[in-house]
Amino acid sequence: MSDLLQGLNPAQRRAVEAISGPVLVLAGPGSGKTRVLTHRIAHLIQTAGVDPLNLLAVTFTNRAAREMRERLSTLVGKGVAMALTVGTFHSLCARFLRRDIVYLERARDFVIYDSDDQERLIRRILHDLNLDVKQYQPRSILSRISSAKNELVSPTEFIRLNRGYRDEVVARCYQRYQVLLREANALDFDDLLVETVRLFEQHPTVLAHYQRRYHYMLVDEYQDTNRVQYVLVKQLAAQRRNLFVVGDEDQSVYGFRGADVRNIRSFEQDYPEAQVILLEQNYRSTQAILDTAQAVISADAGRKHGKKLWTENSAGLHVALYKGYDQEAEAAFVADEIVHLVTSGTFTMRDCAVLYRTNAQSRALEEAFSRRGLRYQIIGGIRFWERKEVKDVVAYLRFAANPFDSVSLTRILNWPTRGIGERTETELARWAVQLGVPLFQALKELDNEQAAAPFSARTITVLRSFLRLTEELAAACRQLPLVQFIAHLLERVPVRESLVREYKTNEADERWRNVEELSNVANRYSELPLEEQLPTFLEEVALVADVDRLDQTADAVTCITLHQAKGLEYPAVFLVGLEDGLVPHSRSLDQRDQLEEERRLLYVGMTRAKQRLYLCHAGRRMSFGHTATTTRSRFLEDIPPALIKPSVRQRAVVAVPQFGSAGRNSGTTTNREVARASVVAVPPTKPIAADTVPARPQKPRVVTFFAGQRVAHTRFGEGVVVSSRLIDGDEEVTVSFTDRERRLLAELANLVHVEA
DNA sequence: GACCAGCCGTTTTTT
DNA sequence: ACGGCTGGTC
Repeated sequence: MSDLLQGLNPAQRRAVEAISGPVLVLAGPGSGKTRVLTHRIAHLIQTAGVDPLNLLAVTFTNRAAREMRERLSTLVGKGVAMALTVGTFHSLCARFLRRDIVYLERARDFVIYDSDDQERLIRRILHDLNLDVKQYQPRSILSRISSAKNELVSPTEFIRLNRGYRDEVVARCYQRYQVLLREANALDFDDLLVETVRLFEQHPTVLAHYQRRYHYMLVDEYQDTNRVQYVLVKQLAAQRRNLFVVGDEDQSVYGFRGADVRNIRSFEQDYPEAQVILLEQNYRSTQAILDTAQAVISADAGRKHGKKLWTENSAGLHVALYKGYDQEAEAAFVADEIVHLVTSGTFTMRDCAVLYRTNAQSRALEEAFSRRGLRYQIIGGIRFWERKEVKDVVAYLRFAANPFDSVSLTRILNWPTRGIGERTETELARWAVQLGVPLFQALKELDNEQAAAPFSARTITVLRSFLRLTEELAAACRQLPLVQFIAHLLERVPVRESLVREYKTNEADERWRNVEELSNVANRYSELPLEEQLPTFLEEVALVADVDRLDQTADAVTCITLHQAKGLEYPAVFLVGLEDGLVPHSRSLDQRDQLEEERRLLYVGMTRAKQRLYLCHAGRRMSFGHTATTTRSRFLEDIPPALIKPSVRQRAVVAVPQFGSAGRNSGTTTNREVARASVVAVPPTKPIAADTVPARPQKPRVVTFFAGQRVAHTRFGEGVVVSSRLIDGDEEVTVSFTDRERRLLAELANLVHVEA
């Protein structure tokens, strides 16, 4: 049992051994926190004699949950590891709700709506409310609804809080949205958490059951919890207070989805008896990488208590800085450098990762890699489950499992096309509203001869035959194992024919392969009892993240967003697109908190690297079909030049060695490409003393904008100043633009006074 | 209802 | 630059 503590430093040991009570572990990147979490669980089981059934662990991704289970299997045995409850907040809540939801009719078979389903629902609502979809973008309404839910604000409360006409529209949508979700027996992502909190609030016996069951609760990446998750943790840990949270405020990068660093910052107030453990030793990166990352994060103005990371690792090579002529040169550099790293025998392809801010950036890389025959895997982008053909087939499965699911019903109503057009769909929807029943119920009324269905005889025939099909499928899905049911479905519904009709041969083939892949995934559920196969499958479809599908054993370069890279590590890391507008992203430029989050994102990216780190940017970049010159990321200016070394590696001029056969164009490098190669070494823009971070310029102490002034912003156009105030020496101006009010930082937003 | 041409928005990040 | 959508026509 003592081998669990072997090789741990004193701080890690204290974290592992802390038996009871609240514990806050502030852990820097590469400090072995995953190891600490796993070993602590093993320690609780083996040394403290805690039954694994009494342990609840919350991870950030399902992949992390799976890895924790695997590590635990080797430490304490597979059976024990399987007994542990571990998962993401979302999957755990889904599980709790399936078991215990007691106040919603039919609730146990609820489906989970993803963002695409949510958007369809909002569109329908806007349509019903006679509102223009262009003017009120469904995405923006959904994001308002989502933040309301994350703050546990109900539609009723939202209406009470409402400010201005726009929020009134959101409020009406929110209210109707919830009604329709319940009618469809569906929960969206946020509902999974919100409904669990409500379940616990309204049914103390249910909460008490979980409080009794889970003696110890552990939460990873606590800095990324939002309000609902915070409340949930509080509820579950209220009795025994054996709450162990691990996090790092420097790695908080999910503010946009409601994550609130205050949760981790106020842990000691919430649990005054808490033990606080700092893990500052880094085991992952070389000194050079760590120093460079520290230079970037130290300049974060909003940091509460900065950790002083240190490492016993060797100094390693300088962090490399590369400037490409454009994004293609940048991608070419990355590809050639990877070829170099691999051929020189230092690294394998699976050791290399390319990290970027937006998924769209993966395209240039993809081209550069496939041209050289480099194997790569791109995580994210167009997700498997979001492909239209996959979603369409899944819609049949969801509808068979839950006929109240109106979104799925409208999705399959005329797919494959069967002569039910938009006209008929609108009529059907209107009729359902008139009868006050879900869509499916209205459809069923067609069998009732007395009902005055507002359709032509021909339409009624078509609808009835669709109704027969769905009834038949609903019956079959209860009798057949999932894989057989899918086969049956594909027999009854001419999916392949439809794909062939809709797309060109190649594309139709590829889409059909995706549909077949669906059956392969379904096969994983064959072991489960028949009635659990379909629901479990559908839940995975909704909750499994892209990064969960990452294959770390594949001999291929990984291309991934900075966000998804959190928690991962690679011997060689390339950060691309380090330009103002990407990192920090242009949407984050105007607000201090968002800007700081971008800085932390860069920090997260840099600290993924174990041995080699490349910081890349391009002098010109094409976006939206236009090429524009760029400025390198302002965050790079915070790195003392002595720490980074411009990389001047020339592109391979001779034949490039071939690596397997990824992509279509795996082949030779042409002369044209070599001619285009352009390597520019960038001198540091301003001299900075090597060992100090530059002092920030003195902030203004007075406001320079006043209510009523007309101002112009490069992106938002003209607006009127509502108010202006100083926050920490920053002037925050609230401006009413034509679309909405925005809070901007005067220093950053580049506001220009305009004559009235 | 199917088909085609031109148009428009896309790119923040995700469970 | 590209794919998806709209609105026109058959």
